[in-house]
Amino acid sequence: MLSHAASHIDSSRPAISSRRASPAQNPDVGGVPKQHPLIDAMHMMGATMSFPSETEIFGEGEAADYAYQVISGGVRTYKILRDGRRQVAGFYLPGDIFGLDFQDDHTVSAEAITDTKVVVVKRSMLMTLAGRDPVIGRELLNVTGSELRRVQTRMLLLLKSAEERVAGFLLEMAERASGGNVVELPMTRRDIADYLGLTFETVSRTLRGLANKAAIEVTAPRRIVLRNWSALRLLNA
Amino acid sequence: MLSHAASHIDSSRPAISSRRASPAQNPDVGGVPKQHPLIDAMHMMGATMSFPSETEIFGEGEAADYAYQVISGGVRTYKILRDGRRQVAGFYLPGDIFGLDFQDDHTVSAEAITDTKVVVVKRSMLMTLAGRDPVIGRELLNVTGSELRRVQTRMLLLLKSAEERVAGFLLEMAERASGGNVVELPMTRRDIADYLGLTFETVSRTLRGLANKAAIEVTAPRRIVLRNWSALRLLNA
DNA sequence: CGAAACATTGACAACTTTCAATTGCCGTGG
DNA sequence: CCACGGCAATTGAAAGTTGTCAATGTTTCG
Repeated sequence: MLSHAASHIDSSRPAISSRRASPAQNPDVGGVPKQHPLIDAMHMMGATMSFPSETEIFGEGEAADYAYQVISGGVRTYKILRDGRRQVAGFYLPGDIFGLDFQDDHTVSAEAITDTKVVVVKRSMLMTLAGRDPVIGRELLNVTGSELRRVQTRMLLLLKSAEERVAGFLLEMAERASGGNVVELPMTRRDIADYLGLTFETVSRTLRGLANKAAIEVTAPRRIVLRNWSALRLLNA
Repeated sequence: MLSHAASHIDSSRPAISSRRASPAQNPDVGGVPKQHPLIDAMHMMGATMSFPSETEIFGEGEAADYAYQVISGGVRTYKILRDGRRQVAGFYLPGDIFGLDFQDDHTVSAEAITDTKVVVVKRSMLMTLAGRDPVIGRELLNVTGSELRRVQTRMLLLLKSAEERVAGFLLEMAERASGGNVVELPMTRRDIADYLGLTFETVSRTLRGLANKAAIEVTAPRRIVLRNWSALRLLNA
């Protein structure tokens, strides 16, 4: 059994609002949801669990027995480096699948950023399913491929200047959360800094810099309005 | 048909010397090679092609119709940024599979670093095979998982200082090429710099610094001997 | 309302890049 | 065989960017 002291298993099965796990741009137009055997299977077989804000979902080095999908809230995965620095490996928003390490042990830790609901399913069961049903296997491959692309994109981001990194981060968040021009950040400046490999002071200064250029507007610390997408994309290229 | 002016299709089918594509630590002990359906399939169905040094294998934005495995030589994938900077996305050594983008178009360009032989196979055929044979599907998933881990490792590297990046790079190359303490670099300082997000001057200075600390020895510009692994690993965190 | 955490801002230090010059390596042709 | 030319690599000095340390302002939440 999972031993998450801070969590509890919900009896209800909330409908998922987004299906980001499959190739991103896939709006369910017309009200009739498309078939997503992998996600359907996860919801069929999995348990829904809740994690309060700032609680651990799994730790680095623990057995990677389960895979997760975010239902609501947000999750960050991270590593603590020997010198004490923290590297955020990724943020996961509703619809995203995480914990799918292809090793026996989790290579990162995972925490709820805010109060979060996830669906949990045995990884071995997913693998068995994938072995039986090529469609599910193919979907798993797609999910992994998406994750790979996302990591590669971020890797390329880390090669660039602070301004370019922050711009890229804002664009990524805007696309993933898709709230139009307004980006609601569920995470702190330090989270962002650890994600981008900067200090939180530099993140703060860079945001101000972008605001001074009229590329963005910081209406509240966690609420940023994108004013000039092309300027941001120029930095992204 | 592939339209690589600079390449030609070989009639011979050279035996592969390494099987890095499968979970890395998998030496074929006992002389009898293990079964690798994915690789076997690639060699069965694929054509062997040669690319002279510094020639393009595919370009960013081209249709991603083919997947490749390096037989001999070396390959780099990269992006050119609008401002002219080049970002090297990855190096591929014999045994490595590349071009497996999970999109319609290649997200990076690929070039032969030195004279290089590769096996080429239709990506759609791999996918069809994977749909029919869960074992191959599983292997594809493993290859992708390995790539994912490698990218994640490099991502962590990019957060660190120049010295730590260069040390990490040397360790990665030493492990992948596994020529004992001697690392033969097929790429230039500029390639390394573009891979690590540094300038070639910094790479050069850092190598000297490591040499001064007796951690390495630069016996020739492209030939580096690792003298003190634990010192390098300490930098690796 | 008040405390704690989060965020911003400034000054200075450290590291990396940029610009410039020099050295070393290697293949070609005399 | 050696000289030359071209590219890669090294090295130095100055400039720029980001990190560090410190102080202050702001939001959130009990």
